[in-house]
Amino acid sequence: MTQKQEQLSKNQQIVLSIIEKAKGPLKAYSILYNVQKKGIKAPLQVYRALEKLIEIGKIHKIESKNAFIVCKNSDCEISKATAFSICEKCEVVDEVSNVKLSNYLSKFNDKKGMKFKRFNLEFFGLCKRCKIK
Amino acid sequence: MTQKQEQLSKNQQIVLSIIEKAKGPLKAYSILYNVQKKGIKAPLQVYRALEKLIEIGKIHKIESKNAFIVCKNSDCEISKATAFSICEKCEVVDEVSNVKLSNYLSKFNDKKGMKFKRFNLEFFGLCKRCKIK
DNA sequence: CTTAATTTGTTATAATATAACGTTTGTTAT
DNA sequence: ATAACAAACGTTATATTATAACAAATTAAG
Repeated sequence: MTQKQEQLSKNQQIVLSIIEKAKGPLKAYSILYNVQKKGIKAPLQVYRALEKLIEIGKIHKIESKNAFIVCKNSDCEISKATAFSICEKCEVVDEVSNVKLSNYLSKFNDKKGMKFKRFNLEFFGLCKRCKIK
Repeated sequence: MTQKQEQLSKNQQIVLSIIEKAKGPLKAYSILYNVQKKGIKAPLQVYRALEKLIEIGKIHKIESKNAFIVCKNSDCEISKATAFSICEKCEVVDEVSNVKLSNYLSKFNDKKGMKFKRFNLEFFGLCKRCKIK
């Protein structure tokens, strides 16, 4: 049983645990307010933790919302191939885990000879609940 | 010959023309500096023009860069289905115009019964020139 | 014309993110 | 264990991106 598990630092753990507990994406400053009782005082401390957590695939950034969400794909080996669904009404965000989609996009090649290493896809629409209402 | 062409206001024209002339995506404040000689003085004037131009499909926002680029797809009837390639080294951005890709993603359906109206896809990698270097 | 809608101009401020610096902690190789 | 290095931390200041609020001017439609 190899020690493959990344060892998170204190601030990284604190920030991650807040994001894990959240029901949806959190904004950086909302995270900051939530962790001030735990000794994290400055934006930079949050942003540094976020950067690292993204790097190791524990969380993702929802670019269209400047918000951060925990990765649902078993610590996201595929953090270089992310897709999300975003409800335009209730703002609920879900990670789309679809192997076909992921394969299709990972293999996609540009006309201009560019080879892609990574992609991020954001779908927008109405979620099931909001469609009914 | 129907008057389908949207009539742009003065500020919208000014902002659009700057973005059209640019070789790549422009940031809002860079646009602002560029148009100050033309009488646009405040960020809001730029942001309002940008908002409208996006709405009518003349430009797109590159979310990962907070920058704005002119639409290359004949005034983008498909502005609800956008895809871009972004070079991580030289930062060059291109709009990916691929009918198959666009169809595939437009038809994509979530497991959770969400019907998508719109998507934005950003590919990252090295462009042809940067691969060689 | 006149009413409604859109666009404008302006000031202020909110929200998001990074620079720069020195210190502390953790890891690795001897 | 300790030297050398890398990573993480704390702190202050500041840069960058974006919106609120309000009144005036312009444009479109009946």
